[in-house]
Amino acid sequence: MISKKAKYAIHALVKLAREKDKGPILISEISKEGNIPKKFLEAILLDLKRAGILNSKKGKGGGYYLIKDPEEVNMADVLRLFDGALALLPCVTYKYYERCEECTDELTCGIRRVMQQVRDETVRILKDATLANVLATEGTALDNF
Amino acid sequence: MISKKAKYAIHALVKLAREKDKGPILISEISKEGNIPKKFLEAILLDLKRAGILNSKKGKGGGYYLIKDPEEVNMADVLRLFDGALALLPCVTYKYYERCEECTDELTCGIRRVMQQVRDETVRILKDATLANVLATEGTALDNF
DNA sequence: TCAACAGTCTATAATCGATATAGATTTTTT
DNA sequence: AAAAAATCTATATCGATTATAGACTGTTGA
Repeated sequence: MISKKAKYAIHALVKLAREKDKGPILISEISKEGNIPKKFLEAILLDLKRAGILNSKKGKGGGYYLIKDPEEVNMADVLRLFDGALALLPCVTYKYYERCEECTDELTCGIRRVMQQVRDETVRILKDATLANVLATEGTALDNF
Repeated sequence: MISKKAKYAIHALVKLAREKDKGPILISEISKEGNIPKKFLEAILLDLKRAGILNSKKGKGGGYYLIKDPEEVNMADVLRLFDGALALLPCVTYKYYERCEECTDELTCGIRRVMQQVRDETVRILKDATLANVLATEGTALDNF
């Protein structure tokens, strides 16, 4: 499960991408619309600003807005920003690598191999899921149920 | 990331499957070999016993042993047993379903669709990763690095 | 039948991170 | 100057994860 922080971040990003033309959007608007605690959301949006995805404007007519192209922002990066590694085990991550105490030989570990596969598929799908892609599929019904 | 509990459980199961012929194996042996806190491991093995995967024998010559066929025990079931849902969002789980507060229409939600895909792939890979399969690939070097 | 062995049960502790809230401050606009 | 809105600092809460201790039960073999 991803954290609420990450979930709120994704929700906010999708909204900001969807309403890209409307100019800056208020924290309070995003907060109300998504039932997201305002103060909590503030911190999240600041993180996204520091990450270079959003920018903000103070004072009247201010708010947050997307500065990256919706095709350049993908779910993998956003999840990594808030929740750290995407992998199920530390031994199959790049940035958060940690050796398993239980493991005798990592290169031939059967468990690691499975987790490696899961990670690869997960990253592939999430990298492909850009804000642009998410918006594009929005509103159309699912093929398989 | 999966919990240590789940990681320890998988490690113990793989060991028990690997040494299936040797008869009951001591908690203390699994604990030492894997640097797993003994008391913590006890609880884990009990859970696996309650789940019908292992059985145990008390007294001298006792210990834990696999009672399910190694082909019948897969990583998806084990992870679900200890960590709950495999999905990244509550709205794409079966047993732990919960509606997202932020979501207006779940059926057409673009975020949900992506998470659905990740879940499907993850479940597919983990279901396929039985103890038998994990053991079979063990010891052979990886193709891609 | 007793002693050693090894798993089982109950209870509790220590941490730690995720989630959330409050209030003062800074910047911008009108 | 006043209002609007984001930013900063700090604190609180809560629950789950991880771990430990000790008493108890059942089994084996001498």
